[in-house]
Amino acid sequence: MTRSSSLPGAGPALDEGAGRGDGGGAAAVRSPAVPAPPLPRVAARPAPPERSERVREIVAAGRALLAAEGPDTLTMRRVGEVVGIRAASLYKHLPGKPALEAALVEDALFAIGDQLHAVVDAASAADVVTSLVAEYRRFAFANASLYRLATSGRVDRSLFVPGLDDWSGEPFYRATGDPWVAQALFGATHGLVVLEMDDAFSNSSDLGATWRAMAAAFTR
Amino acid sequence: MTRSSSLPGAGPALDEGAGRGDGGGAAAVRSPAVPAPPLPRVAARPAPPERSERVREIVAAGRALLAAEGPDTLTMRRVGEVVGIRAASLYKHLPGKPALEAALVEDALFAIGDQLHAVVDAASAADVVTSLVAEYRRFAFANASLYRLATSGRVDRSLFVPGLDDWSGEPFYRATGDPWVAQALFGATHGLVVLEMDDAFSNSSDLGATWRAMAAAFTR
DNA sequence: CGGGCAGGCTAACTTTGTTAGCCGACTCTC
DNA sequence: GAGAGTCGGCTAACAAAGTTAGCCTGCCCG
Repeated sequence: MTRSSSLPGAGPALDEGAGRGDGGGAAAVRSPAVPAPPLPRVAARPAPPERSERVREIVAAGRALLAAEGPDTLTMRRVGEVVGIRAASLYKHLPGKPALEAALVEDALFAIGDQLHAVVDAASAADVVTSLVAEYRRFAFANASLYRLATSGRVDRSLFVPGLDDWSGEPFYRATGDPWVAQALFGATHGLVVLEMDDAFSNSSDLGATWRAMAAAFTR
Repeated sequence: MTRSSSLPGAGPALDEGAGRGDGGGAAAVRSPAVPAPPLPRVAARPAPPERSERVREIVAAGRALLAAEGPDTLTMRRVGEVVGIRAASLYKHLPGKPALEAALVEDALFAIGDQLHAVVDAASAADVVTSLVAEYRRFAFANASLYRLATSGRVDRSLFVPGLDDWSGEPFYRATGDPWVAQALFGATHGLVVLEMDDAFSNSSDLGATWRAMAAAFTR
């Protein structure tokens, strides 16, 4: 709950800070409830991609820009400005803007994966789904522009380090115990986040109730 | 299943053609089930926005471009080309590209609203949710670029004719009978569509099972 | 000491949305 | 019927975006 990765200033909070999840033990069931306890971790956390110091600076600059001023200001010229070099020089380090965006999303997946795995580690069987979904929501809104970018459909996921998608999505499987329900829950959570961001729920209704309804639908 | 609004050629299929849903196709099961029947329509279908002939041509051209060649080709110059005038002349009819995008999304909301209301009209209590979700999914994939645009978060919904959001979302309320569950189901459906489009489910798993799991979660 | 390369720079190109200003044709009024 | 005005096209141009080409400087290594 403490880590804030949308710091306006700068600093690779997502990138570096997420080096290792708190790890702890796997599943720690507290309540002697009926539902099955969260499953242990299986998918291995992929090794973070190799990046030169400069590239890390560039990605950090992009993240800072995104967080501080929104998606429109994520331009090669602005990024170069933050790093202290000209936009053209960025191409000595990255093949282009799509690669920068992919790197940003890659970092975000590492960060949210760590957060969600940790939440599942700590949750009881009775409230895994609720906790997981709450953390997902919190993270998405704490990194709104990044989240938007990640789900814009323009990012080439093949640029990610292998296994990242699987690993970062695994918490949903661990929480539900069923691959299809996990995907459905993942989709539902994502969908609610996007709709909330879009302010598609024009009526100022109680969004907490909506989220509770969703969690309830997925809690056996 | 028959109407195709992503016709590569041109023609205002969504705009004009969707005045009335096909109504027929969906839901066939007539089981005497326990769950409450779908609620009646309440929200009024808003009056379509006033548009000059030229504006309708422009919007149709944009829709055709989007369907035929994807989002990247939706440029003012290309749209003008299809219409037969220069890009600059488009500004005699529309204030800018955002207005064109809003008009495209507006039409899409009318079209999907008609489809979904029709499906709910025809569905039995036992399969409303399944039918509704199936039709939503079908529509989204038949108009993928348009769907992407609509949910990109860049579209200014205040440009829509008033009441459109409420009316087009009402089928989810009619199907579930509860506003919060409706929003949750809406979000879940949307989320699954987006994830499926993004190919986020890398494992070639049975997506039908995922959709069934989702529908099951929201079927009392 | 000299070659190569890593990494900066300027200049420039292309494509995008958009604005300014011109002009022909149609319509409406006196 | 003649003038005025508007509608809707046009060309030219601009700014901002991503990107490429080509130059130059300094460092490292043989």
